[in-house]
Amino acid sequence: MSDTNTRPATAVVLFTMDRVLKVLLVGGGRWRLPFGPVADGEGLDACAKRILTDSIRQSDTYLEQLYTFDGATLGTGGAGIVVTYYALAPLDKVGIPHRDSRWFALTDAPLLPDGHDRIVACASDRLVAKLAYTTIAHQFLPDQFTLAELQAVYEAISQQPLDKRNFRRRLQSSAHLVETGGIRREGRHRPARLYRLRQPDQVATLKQGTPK
Amino acid sequence: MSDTNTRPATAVVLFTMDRVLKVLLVGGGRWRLPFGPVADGEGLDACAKRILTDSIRQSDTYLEQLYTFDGATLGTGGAGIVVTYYALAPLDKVGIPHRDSRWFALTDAPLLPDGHDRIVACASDRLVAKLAYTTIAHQFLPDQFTLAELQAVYEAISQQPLDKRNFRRRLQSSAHLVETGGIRREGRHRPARLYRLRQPDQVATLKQGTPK
DNA sequence: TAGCGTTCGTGTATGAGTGACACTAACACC
DNA sequence: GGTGTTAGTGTCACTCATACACGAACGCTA
Repeated sequence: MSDTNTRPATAVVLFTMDRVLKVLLVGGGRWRLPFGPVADGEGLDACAKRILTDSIRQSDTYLEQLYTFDGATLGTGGAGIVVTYYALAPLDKVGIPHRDSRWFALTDAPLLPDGHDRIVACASDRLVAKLAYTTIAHQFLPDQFTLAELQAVYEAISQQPLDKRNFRRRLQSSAHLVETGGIRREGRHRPARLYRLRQPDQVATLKQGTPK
Repeated sequence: MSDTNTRPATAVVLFTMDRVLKVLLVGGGRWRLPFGPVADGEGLDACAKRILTDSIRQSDTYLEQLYTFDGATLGTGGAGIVVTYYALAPLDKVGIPHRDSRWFALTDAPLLPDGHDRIVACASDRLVAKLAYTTIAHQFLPDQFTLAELQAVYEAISQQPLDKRNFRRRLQSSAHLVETGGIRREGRHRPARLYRLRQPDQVATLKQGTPK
């Protein structure tokens, strides 16, 4: 008989952006989220970070707590609680996944056991929501990026095409972007200007018009 | 030496609206949030509900998970994790608090131990944020209400005065309100029309214009 | 019953922001 | 120098947000 004294665990939904949104799954054959019990004396955030480095080499990613589930909700039959996190990393940072882990496009990930499907859906919803009022999209890009790259991230997450001129106008008037002065040549066409975040180390909340 | 095997607990921030936003604290003298360990085989939501009914008679309130803290973050010295919730109830529903619990205006609540201050602040932030894009404010009102009452709730939570006409226009065009046809006489002045939510049993999310 | 005090309920004009839309600029390559 | 490809730019129409003032409906009282 399982009781709530079971050691709590954390699960991490790690997203990256490779043309489309992808999620990291582990466990070859029986795919699931990176997952593990919290160690003695370990903080929750620290645990999530540890689990992350166990799957990819990089741990310096955006990491945020998502939701806490009990066994009954996840359908695992009443075992201990699971504190879930989601993490975002640019593709060039995550490198090659460890051992038996793999990237799956969100749209064609396999069915996951133990309610992990639900956790992924929850993380995906959060990501879409935060896209609209924070600078979270930049977590998928390197320090310097072009506006076309940024727009591609927005389009991939929101799953809808955006108007180029309106997108640029909105972002440029948000005061979060700074032109670096650098340009990127790529292919035989006009080079793109490079931008960076004014405050690269934080996910800023955009002032959303409080209706009066 | 405490380890993470310590039984998880839940804490609940219960708000009500009595002219101003108030929060329920327990423990006379050494005030803190309603709080307790999760029982064997008990779900997290169920635990939060149980803790709520232990402080007030009513358990049929809006209840939502807030965040999960570890002991180190709360400053309790590394004991088990705390899954926090917040709850909202109209004043006429909560009745007289049990035993040694009391309502405190959010602005003059005492200092709370064990990081409970932080939990209250977190809940308050969430509440303010959700005010803008959900129908959460209605959880503080009875089924039928006047627009003036609703406006008072919005003003109390957002802590800023709202223009009466703009407020009414916005709410009435949101398609969430239905005029009941009833009126309320109160004092020697023109009676107010009564409204109710179109879907009273759910907190609806308002479509927030996704910028394109 | 006429007047007063109080809250309820309503419209408009102005400015800001959003959405739709098409062409020139700059480069690499041939 | 011509071609192919992506980068970068402006305007107009419309919707939405904001600011703002007065008549309506009632209870009370003189």
